[in-house]
Amino acid sequence: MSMGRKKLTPGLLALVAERFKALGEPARLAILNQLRDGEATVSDLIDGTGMGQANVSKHLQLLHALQFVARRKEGLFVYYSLADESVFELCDVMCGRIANETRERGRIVAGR
Amino acid sequence: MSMGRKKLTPGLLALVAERFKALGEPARLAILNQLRDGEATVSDLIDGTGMGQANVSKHLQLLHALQFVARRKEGLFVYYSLADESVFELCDVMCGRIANETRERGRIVAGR
DNA sequence: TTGCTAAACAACTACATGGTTGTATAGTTC
DNA sequence: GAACTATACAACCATGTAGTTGTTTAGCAA
Repeated sequence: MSMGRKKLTPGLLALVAERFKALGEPARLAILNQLRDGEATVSDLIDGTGMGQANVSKHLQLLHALQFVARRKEGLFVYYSLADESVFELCDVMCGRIANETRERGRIVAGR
Repeated sequence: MSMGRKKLTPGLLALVAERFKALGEPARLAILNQLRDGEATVSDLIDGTGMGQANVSKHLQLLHALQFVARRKEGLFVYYSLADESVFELCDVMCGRIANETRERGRIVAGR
C-alpha cells in the first residue's frame, strides 16, 4: 500500500463512468428534473418533456437499471419516481462548478 | 414562482449534461484519478494510463476546456493538474451510490 | 543551421447511442 | 369476447465521438 493513495480500479472506474454518462444527457436530466416534482407516469413525462413515448421509455429503462428512479405499476399506468435524492447533490456540485466558471470568466472579461 | 420549485432551464440542463458527459468516460476518469497524485506531464499520463499520446492530449483539451484541469507550460513539457477537488466530491457520491446498489443486491440475493 | 523531443492538431475509422417508427404486451372497459 | 390505452420492446437511421495515424508546432541541444 503506497501511503493513503486510493487508486480506483479500472472496474470501479467503469462503473462510475457508466453512471456519469447516464447523467450526461439533457433528455435524462430533464426527466429527473421533472420527477423532482414527484411521481409521474410515462405519459406525464412525455407531456412534460415533449419527447416521444419510445424515447422516454428507453431513457427510463436505463435510469431504472442504474437505480436513479423507482417504478410502481398501478393498473394501466407505471409511476416513476426518484430513487433517492443524491442525484441532486451531484447536480448541485456541478451547478456550483458552472457558477464558478462563469464568475471566473466575468473577472477575465472585466480585466481584474 | 411556484413555491420553492427550482426548475432547471434547458440551457443550464445542457451545461450540466455536458459536464457529466465529460466525466462519463473511463479514460478521462483515469486521467483525473492519476492527477490526484499531483501534477503530471502528458508523457506521465501516457505512461500511467497506457493510452496513446494523441488520445491523452485530446481528452486533456476537453478536461481543460471544462476547467476540470489546469495547465502550466515549462520548457518542452506541459504540466497538468486538478483545477479543484470538487471532481472527487462527485466521484465519492457516485461511489456511494454504487456501494448502495451492491449492498441492496446482496440483500436480494440473500433473500432478506 | 540541423536534429531531437513533447505536445497539439487534423483527418479518418469504427463503434455507441439518441431518436424515430412500428409492433407487442399488459391491463382496462364495453 | 372485441376495442381501447399505457407502456415496453425491436429494428432502424443518423449523429457523435473515442481511438488511431500522420503531421505540425514549439522548445531544447548540437
